[in-house]
Amino acid sequence: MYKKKIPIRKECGLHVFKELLNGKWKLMLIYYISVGLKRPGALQKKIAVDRRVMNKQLDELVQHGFVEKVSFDTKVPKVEYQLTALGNSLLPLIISIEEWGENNRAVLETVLSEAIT
Amino acid sequence: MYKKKIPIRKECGLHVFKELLNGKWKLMLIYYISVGLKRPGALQKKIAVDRRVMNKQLDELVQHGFVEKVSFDTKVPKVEYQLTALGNSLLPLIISIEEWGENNRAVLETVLSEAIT
DNA sequence: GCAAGTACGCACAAATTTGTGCCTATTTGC
DNA sequence: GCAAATAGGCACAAATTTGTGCGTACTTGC
Repeated sequence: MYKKKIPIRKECGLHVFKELLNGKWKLMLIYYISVGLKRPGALQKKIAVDRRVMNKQLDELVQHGFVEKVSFDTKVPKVEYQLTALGNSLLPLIISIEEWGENNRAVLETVLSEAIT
Repeated sequence: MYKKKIPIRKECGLHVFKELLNGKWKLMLIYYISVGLKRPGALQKKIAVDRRVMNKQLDELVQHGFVEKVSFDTKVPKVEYQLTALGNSLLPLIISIEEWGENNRAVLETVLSEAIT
């Protein structure tokens, strides 16, 4: 993993959150795992991103204690992910964010289109 | 501003939120403005980051409609920021995130220290 | 006059995150 | 045998974000 050169800010909850959950797909992954998409294959179909990118995000979520990875040693290898208590504690937040986004979708999409950024 | 090469995902509220508020200092800026730190100087003392970095984040917040910038054309130039309705609509979310971070600070700090990331 | 405070800005460097090229191995189903 | 699905990996390229070097201009207070 990438070794940070700039010290991590921990002084407020916002930073702590951001530091751990900044990944482009992390919140989505947690959400989809929570609704029952436990298999890598299923998750990948949902979020439509390269397998290795998704894996990296999942690995970090595991390392950071939001998700557990269960490997079944069957003939055809099989993996399942499930949320830890910490991961579950994020769900209300994720849902709030998602709702905020949907409630303001009209305005926000306009902004996104206009912005040069 | 930076012209994106990878298309922006808008399909879910999480992405929309992330796209606009991903900046390292954005949520903090919105929060501090909401509690009355309207002047750039005051904000800068709080978040302790280079002026130009902060300005860039503020400019984007203005462009995206979360914050309004008011310039007073006095002899000594003066600037004040204030939240728009859209910016205000984020406050509950920001507070929830902040609380989540603080509530789980013990665990999360451990994770942050251990993680090589 | 001059330090300190206000504010603004370009261009570039550095850090960080995200994505891709190319490889390995096993089993199931045709 | 061979395609497709399972899962894993290294090394690097590309994209994106964050931070810095250096410069401008004005006003107030000593």
